[in-house]
Parts: sequence; C-alpha cells; structure tokens
Amino acid sequence: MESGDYQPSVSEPKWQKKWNDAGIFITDVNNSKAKFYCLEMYPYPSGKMHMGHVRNYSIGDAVARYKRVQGFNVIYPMGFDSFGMPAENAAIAENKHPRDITERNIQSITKQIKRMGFSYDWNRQVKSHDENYYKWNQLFFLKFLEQGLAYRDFAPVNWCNDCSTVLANEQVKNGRCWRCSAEVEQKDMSQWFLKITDYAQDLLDDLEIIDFPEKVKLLQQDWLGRSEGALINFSIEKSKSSIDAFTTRPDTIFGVTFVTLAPEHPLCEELVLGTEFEEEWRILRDEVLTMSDFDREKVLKDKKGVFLGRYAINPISGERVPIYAGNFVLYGYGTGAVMAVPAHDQRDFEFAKRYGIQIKQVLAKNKGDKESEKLTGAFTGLGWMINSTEPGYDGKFGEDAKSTVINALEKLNKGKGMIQWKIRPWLISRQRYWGTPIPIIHCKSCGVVPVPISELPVLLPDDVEFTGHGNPLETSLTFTNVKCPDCGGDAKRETDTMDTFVDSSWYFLRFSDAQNYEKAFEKDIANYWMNVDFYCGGIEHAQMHLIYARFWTKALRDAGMHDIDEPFQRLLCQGMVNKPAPYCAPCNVTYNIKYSGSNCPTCNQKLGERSAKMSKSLGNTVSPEEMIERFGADTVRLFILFAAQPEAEMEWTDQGIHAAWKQINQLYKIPEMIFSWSEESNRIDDWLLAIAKKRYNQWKESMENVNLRSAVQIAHYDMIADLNWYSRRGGRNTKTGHRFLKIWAPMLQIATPHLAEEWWSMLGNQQLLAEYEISDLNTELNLDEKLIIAEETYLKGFLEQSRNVKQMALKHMDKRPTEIVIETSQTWKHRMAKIGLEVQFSGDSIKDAFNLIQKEVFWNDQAIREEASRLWKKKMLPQLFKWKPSQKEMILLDLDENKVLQNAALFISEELELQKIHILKAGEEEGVDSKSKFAFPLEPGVVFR
RNA sequence: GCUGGGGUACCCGAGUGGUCAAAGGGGCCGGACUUAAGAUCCGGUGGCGAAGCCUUCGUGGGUUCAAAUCCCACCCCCAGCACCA
Repeated sequence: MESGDYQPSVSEPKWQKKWNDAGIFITDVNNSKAKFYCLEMYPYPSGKMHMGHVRNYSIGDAVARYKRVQGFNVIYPMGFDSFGMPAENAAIAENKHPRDITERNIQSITKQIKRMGFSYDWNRQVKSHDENYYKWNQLFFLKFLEQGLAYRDFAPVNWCNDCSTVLANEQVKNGRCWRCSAEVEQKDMSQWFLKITDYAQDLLDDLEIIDFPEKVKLLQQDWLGRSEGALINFSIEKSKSSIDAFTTRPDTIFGVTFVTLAPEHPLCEELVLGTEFEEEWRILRDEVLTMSDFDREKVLKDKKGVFLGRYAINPISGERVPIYAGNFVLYGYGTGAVMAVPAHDQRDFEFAKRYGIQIKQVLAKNKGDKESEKLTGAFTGLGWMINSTEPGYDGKFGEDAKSTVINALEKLNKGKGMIQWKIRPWLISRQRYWGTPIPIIHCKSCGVVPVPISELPVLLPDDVEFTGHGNPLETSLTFTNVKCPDCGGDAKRETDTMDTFVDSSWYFLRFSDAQNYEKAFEKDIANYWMNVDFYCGGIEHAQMHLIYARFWTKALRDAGMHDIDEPFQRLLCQGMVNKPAPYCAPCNVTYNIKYSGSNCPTCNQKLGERSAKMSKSLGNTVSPEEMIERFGADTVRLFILFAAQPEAEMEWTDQGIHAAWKQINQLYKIPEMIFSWSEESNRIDDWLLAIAKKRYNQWKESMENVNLRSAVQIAHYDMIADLNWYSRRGGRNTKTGHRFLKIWAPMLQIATPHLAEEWWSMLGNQQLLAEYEISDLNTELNLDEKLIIAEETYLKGFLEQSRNVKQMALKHMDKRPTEIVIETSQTWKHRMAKIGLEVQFSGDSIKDAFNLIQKEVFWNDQAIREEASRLWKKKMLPQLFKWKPSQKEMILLDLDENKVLQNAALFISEELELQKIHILKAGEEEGVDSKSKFAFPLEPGVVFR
C-alpha cells in the first residue's frame, strides 16, 4: 500500500458491501422509467483479470453510473464466455476436466472483478458452459434446422491441425488460424452451416441505423462484400454442359477473349478427360488442391493456367473463345468461373500477355475515342462501349451499358442480373469437446435425425479422455451410442460441438431474462430491455462476434422470439493498454523488457523504447491485482479514464498512476477542509455556485458523448482549481462549500465511486450516492451568474497580463515596484469593439462595421480618427475574432471594468505584491509615463511605479 | 497494392479556419508553507520585448484579410483487407 490519507483497502470493500447489501444494482422491468442497457463484451474466463479488462469495464461502469444518476433504469450485467479451447487445452496439459478448470477460473476472476467495484447486476450472470444456457443454443439450432437456416454439407473446409478442428471463413486470417496462427489446410468434410448469407442484405442495410465506429462499419461492409453484376451463361462447343460466370462488368462482354475456370471446378475434368490436355490440368489442380491457402497466397503473383482444349461461345457476339483453368480463380467465390476481358481487367491482362491471348478493347475512356494503339495495362474504369460486334451497344456508358447487356442476356435466356456476396455460410461445427453439443443423431436407416426438443439439453458427458488427439467426445461411449429417436435402432450421436461464437451471439438477450428456466427469454422482457444502448469491447471482434450476433438477433426476430432488429445500438471500441518496451529502430524489433538498457541482440546497437501492447511475450504487463493492492480501485480507474480517451490507445506509466494517487488523496481531504470553514460570506460565494453549475453542464455534455476523459478532467481536476480560486479570493463559507460538494460528488462517482461515497456520507447523507438521482438542477445560467463568472475570468486575465508586464517593468526599474496605475480602455475603443461585435453577431460582413464606426461622434476628433483607424486594422479586427464568447459577452453587457478592479483592489495588490493601486479611465489623468495608449477593452494599460 | 486512421512543444496528448504561442497531464525551474523531506498551493516552462514583434503543429507548395485546421504533392508510422471476377 502506498502511504496517503485515503485508505482504499478499508474504504472500497466497505462501500462494495453496502452497495451489495442494498441491492442497488439489481434491476427489474419498470415501465414507468426509461431503460438503459449498458454492456461490455463478456470475457473468456482466464484466471486473471488483465488491464484490458479493467479499462473495458471502467468505461462501461462510468456510463452505467452516469445513466443511473440521470434517472434511467439501468441494466448492467456481467457473465462469462466460458466455452472454448483454452480450457480444453489446459485440461489436456493439467490432466483435469475443463469444467473444473473453468469454474476455478471464474471464481478467481470474479473476485478480482468485484474488487474493482463495478456496478454489475450479478443476479443476471450468464455462463456459456452452464447447461441452462447452452441448452438454448441447441433449441435455436433445431429451430434453424426446421427453417432451413441450418444445414449439413460435404464441402472443402478450413482445417487447423494445431487446434484439430475446422474453422469458419471469418476465423482464417491470412491463411492462418485466428487463435493459434497455424497454417490452415483445406479438407473435404461433412459439416454444419448456418445461412448467414440469407441475411447479407439485411446486415448491410442496417449498418445505417446503428451507431458503430466508421471503421467497424467499413470492415463489415468489406466482409459482406456485396457486388452487383450479371451471371452469364457460356455454352461449350461440342458439349451439353455450359459455364456460368459471374461478372461485375457485363459492359465488357464484347471484350471476352477467353474463359477461366478454377482448377478444381468439376467441369475441368469433364472437358479434358482422355485428351492430351488432361495431364497438364491434373498437375495444376493437384498443386492448387494440396496447397494451403497460405501457400497459395505466396504464389499469387505467378498467375498461371492451362488450356483445356475446348472453346466456349460468347452468348451475345457468338464468338468462340478458348477455355482455360487458372490458379487465380477461386472455386469458392461466385461460380468458380470467370469471363476474361484482358483489355479491361488487370489480372486477365497479365494472363493474356503470358499466354499470347488476344486483347480486345471494347471500352473507350472518352466519348468518341477510338481504341488505343498500344495497351500497356488494362483500362478498368467505366467507359463508352466501342467495337461491339452487334448493333445497339456502341456509345453506351457505364450503368446504361451494363443494363443493356443484361437485358439482352435475359432476352436470350443466357444470363441475368445478379448480386454476389463475399460472405459465406457460417461453418459452426467444431471437432472439440468444450462447446455446445450439436443435437443430432446419425442413424444408419433414418439418416440425420434431430434430437427431439423434449430431450434437450444434450449434456456434455464426463466419461471422456483428454489425450490431445482427436475429439474427446468420441471417447465417450455413453454419449455416442444412442437409439434413433425415429426408428429406435442403434445410432451414433453427432460429436461435433458448436463454434463458441454461437454462445456470444445471443447472451445479451439471455441477460434480459437470465433466470428463466422455461424459455431462453420472455419476449416482452427482452423487448423491454433490448437493444443494448451502449456496448463496449475490443475492435478485434469487429467482423466475427459483431456480425454473428447481428445475424443471430435477426434470425431470432424472424423466428418470432422478439421484435429487435439490431442487438447493439451504439458501439465503442476501447483502445489498447500499452507500456513501453525495448525497441531497436534499425532492426524494427520490439524486445522483452528483460533487454531493457542493454544492446540489441541482433545488431548490438543501443536499444530505445517504444510503446507496445501489453503482452506476456514482451513482459511489459502490469498486474491489476498489484495496482489495486497498492493504490486501490479508484486510483486505477481514475488513471485509466484520464490517461486517454476511451477509443484511443493509452500508455501505462508509473508516473501516471502515482499522479492519480496524489489526486485521489487531495480530493479525499476536500470535505474536511470545507467543514473547517466559517459562516462568513462573500461575493465570491455566488461565483462558486455559478461555476459549479457551469461545470456540471460541461460534465454532462461530455458524459452524453462518452467523452470520459474530458468528464474526468472537469470532475477530478477543474473543480479543484475552481475551489482553489474561490479560496484565494477569500471564500470560506461552509454552507456554500456544502452546496458545491453536493453538485460535485455525483460527478466524481463515474470514475471514483468509492471516494464519492466517502464524500457523500461525510456530507451527512443517509442514502447511498449510488442510488441518488440528480433530480432538478436548474442548469441554465442566468444573467447574474454569467456576469459574475465573466468578472472573475476578467480578473484572472488581468492578473496574468499584469504579472507579465511587471516582469518586464522590473528590468527598467532600479527598485521593486510598489504602486500600479491601471487605466481602463477609452470609451471610444469600447464603442468600436461593441459595434464590431454587434455586426459580427448580425452575420453581416465585418467590413460594414468600419462604416458604422465612421458615423460615431468620436470620429469627428481628428486625433482620435487617426488612432482609431490604425487600431481597427491592426488590433481590433483580429481581436473581434479572438475573444472568447464569455469575453464578447462582457463587452456587449458593458461590463464596468473599473468597478470590477475596484472591488478586487485589495486582492490585486496582494497578488502583485504592491502597496498602492490607482484605477482610472484612460486619459483621465494624463501622467508623464501614462500607458493609456495601450489601454484596450478588457486589457487595461498598466504602469508600475 | 488497396482502404481507413495518424505525424502537435522535453514526453504523453487536446485541438478542424479567427477563442492558438497552442487545453490538460507528466517532467523540469522558481516562490509560499515546513527544522527538513513529502504533500499541497501559486507562478514559470520557443525567442526577444513595458504589454509588441519574430519563429514554431511531418516536408514542400497553394487558397485566404486570417491556416495546426482547407487544397495539392511528397515522406514516415499504425491498423485492416488482399487474385472477390
């Protein structure tokens, strides 16, 4: 524990117990209140909470507490995404059961989370591996099966050897497994899929009605990958078969000079079987087939293909074009066949060059252009059709050209307009134990038979062996050997389990009615709480979890289970928590912190430092447990929320956490100080209450925008500065201080709820701050309040300016100054400023102001006229724009500068260490060293003597 | 290669035409308090200067009465995607 007045180890558990005993965070449906659903992505329960978690939950808790104090009925649940491979791998390593490991981890991480004092409704806790949870996965699966949304298919799938399971498309990154980074292979297997593709358009369209970061929306758009185009049917010469090719550019149909098939396309074999071309094709196909996606990408630059010895017929021009198999054509996208237009597609261009195929330009860049002499690359933009072999096409452009071709194809019955998606059905089966069993039975005579709903859940068996080889479920005889529900004969149970992303696809719905044992959730209750108003989590889930969950929500809606279109209304992706690690700039390598201060192991140059994501491998982690132990939860939260905006990366520094600790202690002592004050009142009391109101407004605005950093700055830093100013100006009224604290404490609680409760109780409140609602703070500032704030702001500015001048003056004087002569601006200067501002506010051109000024009486005085003219151009005009709104207000309200200064005369002389102070209007008492020419509105001329 | 986000003072970082020599924090310097240290408070922290001027927001140009902010080109960093027909 660090030394200080605030004792987190005593205070924090105390308040946590009180919150818990009072059940403040337990919520229920309440139709008389507006609801607010605040949620963080539920964590995978590793044994220890890390800083990323702490940051995530600190953000969510701040929002939840803010909404609560604003009078919302807030649901803020927490649970665990507790199925998944780490537990199973740990089970293999430790020779234990994944359930035991998971339960143990949940216990330990729950304790750590609770120590942070987050305001969760723990009654709603959801654990994926709980049979009362995963049984609904099984029910949904059976429903989807019934609706045709789930199906089984024998297809090439992504296989990760290290994880010994298949992966969904989204879970393969650069040809590698998203979890373990091993290379992913292709395998033909029977697998279960969900038709997320049916919802592609809906998922794309509804991106517009949700408030997600642009980055995430773009990622999802890319992933969905909508492309509009045409399906074109090429018949094959001397064959009954034909080739369907998808293209986004039907307007280039007359430029087709060959057709390319994916090497593994079944048509290839049919075309070459028994011909001289068969051998070469087989070599190419085998190369593609045996290659992992990862290797395939490496050889992408080398586009190659083989001629298949046959020709296809262009359905519109009737031209005869050769058919190739090409290694760059993906069997899985579109139809696995491409119509090649080398003049207008870069890839086809390269291929044609390599194999000496004709290149035929059919689009012109500019209207009326003829074809170019020599093409050095493909022209891929939209263009004007030329060189069409049929009438009625040349001269058409872009979308018009495309639809003309599509119409023609449709008339010929040789094609149609079509939309193609990149997203593929979601492969949900996994060959692992620690997940939801897929409720299916395989019967020799009846085939694939769903488990009857009445027999759910299909429980994970305990008599399994974790050997690290194969699916452990296959080792359980009690599990695999069953009777067929249809015929009663011997059958085998499906041993695949569901992708754990299934669990996270609807847990937020379960939270709304977590203790329902009859249903997954009650429709009305889900409709009351959903959707999630504020969702916070890592960006890494942008295209997996966040697409699956959106899909699942829509699918359940269409199954009639609720009426919600989108699960998450607003998404915030919090930034990473970084810490410096040794870094070698020349080698561009970041090293483990054990290399700190030494030389680069590779190039032997001195290592620098670089901020890097906290990771075990770099060793630059900070243990939240240790930090809480030393500084308490509030300090950790304050630091985290103040160090950076929620979305930005933040850097963990020892200095920073110490600074937060100092701040906490300073805050802690404030009520005590205020209670030691007196009854004595002062004009500055009004200022303190006015500024409190202003700060509250600023704070509220920041909170509404989830600009937590700025809210914390106001509540934990600016308000202290205000209180200091109040003191400096002679304020010491206990009552005023009390009122200030009452406004302040609720603002404090979003980052430091324990400290705020301490305050609240010191203020004599019986009720807990956590259940207090700010009822009616009249937030609009009235004229008096604005004025008094303006006056103090003026005074601060004046002091700053005078101090500056005093420093300069010192250099010109042989003794310390003892007097100050203050000359406030001439009336005519003030008049000019006011006219300028009025014109500015009216929205008229600022140049008009000068015309108006020339009509003023003072303009008749020649001496003034000359000075005013110069002043306007040089200083007044820019200054009109530089003034803060509050300063502009001072001028428009004719703030009496002399009076403000007079009232604060004593204060000014103390601050500037002077004995005498003369306050004049410029020109009133022209002395030898008068600085009245410097006097300007809000900036009096001052002379030190 | 494509897409998106960035480059701001000693460090972190706010800032999207005038409120900007540039918030806030850290560090550093000075002052008050103190036996001292710590904590706290006050002030300073580009240069020169009786209040103004000069230089500065990745680099170089441009628009404007006015540019960190808008436009063009270039350099560098980060993230995502990558033969998608």
